[in-house]
This record gives sequence, C-alpha cells and structure tokens, in this order.
Amino acid sequence: MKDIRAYLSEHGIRPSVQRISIMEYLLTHKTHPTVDEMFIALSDSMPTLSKTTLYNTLKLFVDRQVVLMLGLDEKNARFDGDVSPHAHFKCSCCGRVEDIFEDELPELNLVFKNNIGRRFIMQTELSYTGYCSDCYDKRIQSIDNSITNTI
Amino acid sequence: MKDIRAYLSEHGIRPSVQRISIMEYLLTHKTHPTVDEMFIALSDSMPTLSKTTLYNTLKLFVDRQVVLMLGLDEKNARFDGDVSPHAHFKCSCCGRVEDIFEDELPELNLVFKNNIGRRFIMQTELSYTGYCSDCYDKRIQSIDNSITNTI
DNA sequence: AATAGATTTGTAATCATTACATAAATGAAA
DNA sequence: TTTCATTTATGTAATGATTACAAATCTATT
Ligand SMILES: [Mn+2]
Ligand SMILES: [Mn+2]
Ligand SMILES: [Zn+2]
Ligand SMILES: [Zn+2]
Repeated sequence: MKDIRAYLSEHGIRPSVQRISIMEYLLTHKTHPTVDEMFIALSDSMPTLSKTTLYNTLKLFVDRQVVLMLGLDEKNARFDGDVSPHAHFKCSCCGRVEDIFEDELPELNLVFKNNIGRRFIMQTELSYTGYCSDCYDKRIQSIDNSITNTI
Repeated sequence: MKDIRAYLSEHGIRPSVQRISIMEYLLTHKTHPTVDEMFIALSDSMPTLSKTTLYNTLKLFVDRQVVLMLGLDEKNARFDGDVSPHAHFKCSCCGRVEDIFEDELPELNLVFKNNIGRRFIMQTELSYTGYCSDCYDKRIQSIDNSITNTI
C-alpha cells in the first residue's frame, strides 16, 4: 500500500518490505496481537522473516510513536497500530483485548493529559481487566444452570 | 504488628512470619518495589527467605486483593500495598514510580468503574510515563546550559 | 509425640526478550 | 554498471524474570 510507505516515511522510518508488512498488519488487525501471533501470521506471506526483525521493527515503531506497546497482558507485550487516545480491556476468561473508545467511556479524554502537577506526561495507558460481555453471559448462564441442576 | 496479622486473616491469608514481613514491607514502603528490591531489603531481617516464597506470597496477595501488581514497568512487575483507586506515574529518566491521587488528578475516580458496556470490570490500571518534576527541571536546566555554552 | 496439612525452600526448567555477529539489501558516487 | 558505505535483516546464543517441582520445615490437632 502506497500510503503505508508514506506514513512510515513521514515518521522517519525507511519503508522496507518487512516494515511495511508489519505496519500493515497492525493497521488491519485491531486485535492487539502479541509478537508470536504476528510472527505466525506474517510468516505465511514472508517465510524468511526473522523474529529478531519483528522485535527490532516493533521497537523502532514504538520509539517513533507509530505503534503503541500495551502492558496490560503480564505474559506478553501486545501492540496497537492505533495511537489515538483510547482505553483497553482484557478479558481474563477468553484473553481477548478490546478497544474502549469515547462512545463507551466518555470520561476517557479527561485522563489523557500533557502534564500532572509538575510532571511532563509522554504516555498514558488506561487498562481494564474483567469479563467481556460474552464471557459474562456464559458465566451467568452456567450459574443459572448449576442452580437449576441443584433444585 | 498485630493489625497486619488481622488484616491478612480477614482476607483468608494465614499470617506466617514471611507473609507478615512481606505485607509489612509493602505497607510501609510506598515505592512500588520490584521483586528484587523487596528480596534484597527483606533478606536483611530474614536471611533465609527464598525468592520463590516471595513470588508465591505476592501471587497469593494479588489473588486475595490485598496487593496490586503494576504493569507499567515493562521490565519487572511492581507491587503496591495500597489497593485504593489511584493512578501511577513512572519517570522514564530516573525510573521512580509515583502515586497520583485525586488531589492531583480529580478526574481519576471517573474512570474507575464497575462495568463498561456489558463488560464486568475487576481491575483498573491508569498509568503514566514521562518526566518527573525533578528530572524535568534538570532537563530544562541542561538545555539552558547548552544554550549558554553555545553563545 | 505422632500425624496430616500447609508453607517454605533450593534447584532446575521455561520462555520472552535482547545481544551479537554475519549476511543481505540499499543507494549514492565513480 | 561497478564500488563502496550504510542500513537493514537474519540466526544463534545469552540473559533474566518467572514458574515448576520435589524435598524440607513448620503448624495445628489428636
Ligand atoms: Mn487499541
Ligand atoms: Mn500506588
Ligand atoms: Zn471473554
Ligand atoms: Zn525522574
């Protein structure tokens, strides 16, 4: 895609094939993938891709502010091509990481600030953990069943 | 401390000497220490303490909700004995992790919610990265100096 | 004291990430 | 187009935090 080349160039990143693929993956997959998830997916179209290249490239992207590294998953770092201010939710049941935007959390923008006290803020991360709507429904249902079974 | 024993017991945690020491450390040190920092500090008074015990105990505390595990430091997990809703700031210059309470961030409580959409929220983490006031001042000063030197 | 259960300990394994050395690609002169 | 310097990519080895596991110790109860 021509615009990905431009996007990278604008941020001082020379657009190699690997870098374009990795950036494109992050822009088209809003799943906040781990390194391994990306590596497996990208290896299909780029069998020679090295995991080191993936790590190096992600580090470069994060440094240049075109990608966000999320810390809400203790096990693996997760990455996000959307650098606009938004929050994240991780379901501790199914593991998925969802975006939370203003429509669901209008108070969101109030905590994204440039400074707090005399501190200079460079990054804000607002993350939630709990049960996603699917898993919550299943849980309720299984409780209902267990009550029914007990009667 | 008698009240630490009680505090642990109230949360279904049998108060062994190790557990009391670890909890006491977290309640009296608001530095959001890493495992290693705690291990070194606690080893003074408990030379036989095992790092595995420290890991196990912290996991137990986090499960029982008497301690918070922070994910804002990519390298090491950090721990907090204060489980009340507040935000955290990590200085990327000096590395220190500071608390941010309502007095500095009145909007804080607005994002600590029990649910968002149909999601059930169990934990909220609001964390900032940037320059603390000390490091920010130093940086300004060093820029001033370099300007002065250039003239 | 004997017993059972919980807790602690030390060592070995795991696994994500990083370091490093080499190979390939790129791009500007000549 | 060759040449050469610089950047980027690759594979392997090392690191380092965390976890698994089995044995030792502690604690409470009979
Ligand atoms: Mn996102
Ligand atoms: Mn805190
Ligand atoms: Zn779920
Ligand atoms: Zn600082």
